Amino acid sequence: MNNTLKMLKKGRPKTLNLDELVNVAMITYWSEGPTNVSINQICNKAKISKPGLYRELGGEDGLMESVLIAYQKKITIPILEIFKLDKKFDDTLDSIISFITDTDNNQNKPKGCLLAKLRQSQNKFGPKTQQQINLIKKQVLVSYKTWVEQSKLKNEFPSSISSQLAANYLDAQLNNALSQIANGEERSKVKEILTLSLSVMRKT
Amino acid sequence: MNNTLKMLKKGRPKTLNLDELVNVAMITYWSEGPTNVSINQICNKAKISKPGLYRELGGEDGLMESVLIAYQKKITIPILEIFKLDKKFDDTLDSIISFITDTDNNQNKPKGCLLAKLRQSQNKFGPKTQQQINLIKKQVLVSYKTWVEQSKLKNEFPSSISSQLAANYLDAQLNNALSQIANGEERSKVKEILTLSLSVMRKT
DNA sequence: TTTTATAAATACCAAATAGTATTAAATAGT
DNA sequence: ACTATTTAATACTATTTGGTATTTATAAAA
Repeated sequence: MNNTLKMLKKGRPKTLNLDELVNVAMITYWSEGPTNVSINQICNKAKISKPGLYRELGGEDGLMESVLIAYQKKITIPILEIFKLDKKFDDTLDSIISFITDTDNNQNKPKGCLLAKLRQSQNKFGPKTQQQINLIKKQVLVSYKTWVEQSKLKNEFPSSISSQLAANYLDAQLNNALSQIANGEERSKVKEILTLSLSVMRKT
Repeated sequence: MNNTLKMLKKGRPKTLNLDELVNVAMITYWSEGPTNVSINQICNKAKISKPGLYRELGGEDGLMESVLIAYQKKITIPILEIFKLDKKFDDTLDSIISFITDTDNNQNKPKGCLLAKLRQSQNKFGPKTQQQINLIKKQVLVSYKTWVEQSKLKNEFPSSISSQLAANYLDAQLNNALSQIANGEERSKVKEILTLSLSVMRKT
């Protein structure tokens, strides 16, 4: 199928693995910080030629967009699943606090959150990248909002806070915690702060 | 005095105005973002030669350190004065919220906070710069802490929160608000979030 | 075998960067 | 007038950047 299709094509066979390239870029942006990595460096790490990258993705903006889409699939969406588990609101809050601030044994994943890092300097990137950031941001906010709304129905969330504000607030606080960790703050300190800030959402 | 001393010196008279150079650098870092400005650009803007900058300050690290010291004198310390005014705790809180999130008519000052921007990418800078950032950070935290402690004595602050945590919390929330504004978030939204987060410190 | 289509890789470009060697200018003392 | 001293400014280095023209390789089709 895929093979036969490829065999039918004329020209020199493609050897560049796009998924692999995007994955290398993701990991590099993630660990080094997206503003500290050049296209040249990524090409070297991925062992491809620069014109190859430009042919496939058009340049830095296209690459970052692809990285964000990959990140969304691999990281963001799975995390948002936490909010669909029908645990009690307060317990889910505890889970997410731990998830963000506890030392993860997953040594293969870089510290912090690529999305948070990208949002810290959103205006530095190309249009496609910025748009993709906004898209994921919106998606995240919607998840937060529906979670809050469901919790209100279950009477587990204070009705005094509007769902939209609650979603914005969650986004700001979680994002801030991730940035603090990425900037080298002590996890215990970050956890204290995050716990205190999210306490305004608890009824007890 | 200063003049006579200068007259006694041999060599070619110095024309480079160090204060002016540092001021140009401060404004440029502030408005463009400290990671988006090169030494070349600053030299052009300040209309000095690059070797002059290297002679006076040793390079980027020394320049940034000087900029931070100037920023501390001109901006940070005056702001910390707000906390020394013996208004009621809640009123001071309102003042600082407004100060950060209200549109300032001071058109001459760039948006956001240079210190917050520097803290966002602290690890990218040289050792002197990083040290100076930490120094100012410490100074700010001490101010917050003593303010909280005084408020506790006046029974205007909940004793359930330790003064150290309160200081860290204030720092995190104010800093986060400043970063959000610098990243282009709506001021009204930021104000809502900041108000909610700081409400945990109010007794009423 | 030759042509044609496609991809890869080398080699290049102009611009910008941090940093420095060198030269030129301007002063005071001799 | 001459020398020593200090600062300024030009001109340079080597490196890196994003981006591309050009060449080379590899396949199917004629």
